Amino acid sequence: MPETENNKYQHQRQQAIRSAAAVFAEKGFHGSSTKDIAERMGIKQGSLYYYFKSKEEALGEVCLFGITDYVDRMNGIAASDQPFEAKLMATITSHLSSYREKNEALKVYNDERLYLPEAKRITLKSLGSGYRQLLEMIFEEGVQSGALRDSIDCHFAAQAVIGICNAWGDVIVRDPDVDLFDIIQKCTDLLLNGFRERRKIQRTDDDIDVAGNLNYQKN
Amino acid sequence: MPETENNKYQHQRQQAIRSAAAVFAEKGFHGSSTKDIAERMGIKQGSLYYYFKSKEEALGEVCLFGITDYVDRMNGIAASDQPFEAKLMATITSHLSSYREKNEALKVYNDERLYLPEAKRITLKSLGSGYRQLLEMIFEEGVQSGALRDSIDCHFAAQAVIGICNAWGDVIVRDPDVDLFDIIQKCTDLLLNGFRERRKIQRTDDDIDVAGNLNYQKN
DNA sequence: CATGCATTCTATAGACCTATAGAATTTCCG
DNA sequence: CGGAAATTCTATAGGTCTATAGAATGCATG
Repeated sequence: MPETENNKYQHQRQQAIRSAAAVFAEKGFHGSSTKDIAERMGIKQGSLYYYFKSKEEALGEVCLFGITDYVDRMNGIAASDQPFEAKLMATITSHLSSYREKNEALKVYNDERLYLPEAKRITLKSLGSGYRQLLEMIFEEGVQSGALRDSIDCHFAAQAVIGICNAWGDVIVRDPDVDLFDIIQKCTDLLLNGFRERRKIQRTDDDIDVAGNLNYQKN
Repeated sequence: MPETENNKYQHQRQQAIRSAAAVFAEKGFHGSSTKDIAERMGIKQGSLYYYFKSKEEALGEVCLFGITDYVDRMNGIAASDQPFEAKLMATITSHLSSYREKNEALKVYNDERLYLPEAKRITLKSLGSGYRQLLEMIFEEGVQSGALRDSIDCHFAAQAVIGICNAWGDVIVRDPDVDLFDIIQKCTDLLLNGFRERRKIQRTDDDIDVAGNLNYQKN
């Protein structure tokens, strides 16, 4: 470890975290060796311990890296002054975009974090459940503002959003040709309007149009 | 291996698969040792190789066990003569009930199957994607029968159902007090009707507004 | 009970893996 | 340039793991 504030050290450590993310994402925590990680960043196995006290510490850093600004962004969305629909869509966009940018680290966070020691896991958990709580709050606001049916269970709703996003996150990681924008629209549409045909049953024809084509513009 | 048709052998092998499922689910494939598995079924590490050629074979059997009658049931639902809503609810029920009964093996199938050798993975994949295709077909029928909006993307829809079910599957596994029936109802309701309030007429302007506040970039 | 098959055990080879110690090399800066 | 600090390397101790071989035990049946 360097004794002074140091630039190269920070940069190399970041590289180490990214390498670990890639390897863990591919082979899982226990399936990866420190040799794999070191080789991917072009150093020898032993040298990795200059940057991490242990393999476990590397996992912790990867998870943190995966989730950090993901939660920050969610804070921004929750605090912003937009109607419910916009917040929901922004959430989905943020979630899925994160998958594109940080797919490995996020996958590691989702799949491997349980192998962390208790203490670290709790720290991360508070971040993660902070995320879900923010989302839940957004739904509660949506109910209060009248945008959503008041019969909905906000906890369930938040979980459902995360579930759908994660399912598509996996698809996105595997197939880079999937159109992110298309998925975002469809997710939002599903969550707001459901799949059911309404013409015959319900009288509010307006909703059909809104449902059919959410009118979204790029900036 | 026994040379004749044998009862005890089959029974013990089944026990071995269940033990492996439990251990793999808890610690992941690479995190589990054959000693863990053997101990859980009350035999010694070496004896396990009487039932499996390798640890990998055990994983394959667990995955197969997890998914098998799950797919069978889906076949039944798809072939049955029910309206769309009933089929959807039956699917969700089947999916979530499977999580209750076979939570470990299903979790292993979802999380660890990629560690199988190519050949086995392909066999399983054809089963798994058979499942998704059946679900897709059900949605297509739903569109044709007029139960669903004809703008929906059936591939997307099937993926979304699976995503939601898996998210709740995890919750169900962790917390046995969750009311399965309640979740089933809420999932079905969400998928059919969405969360949006319908009495009030939604202004399309809201949806346009969304655009300004998103930082999505199309590449 | 004796024979043969089924099941489980013990012991171990051989591979691989983490983490550390200390040497070697590179980089920085006066 | 010269020395100090930073970075990487080599080598290895000590541990765990898979898979196999061969011995021991259980069990059914004639």
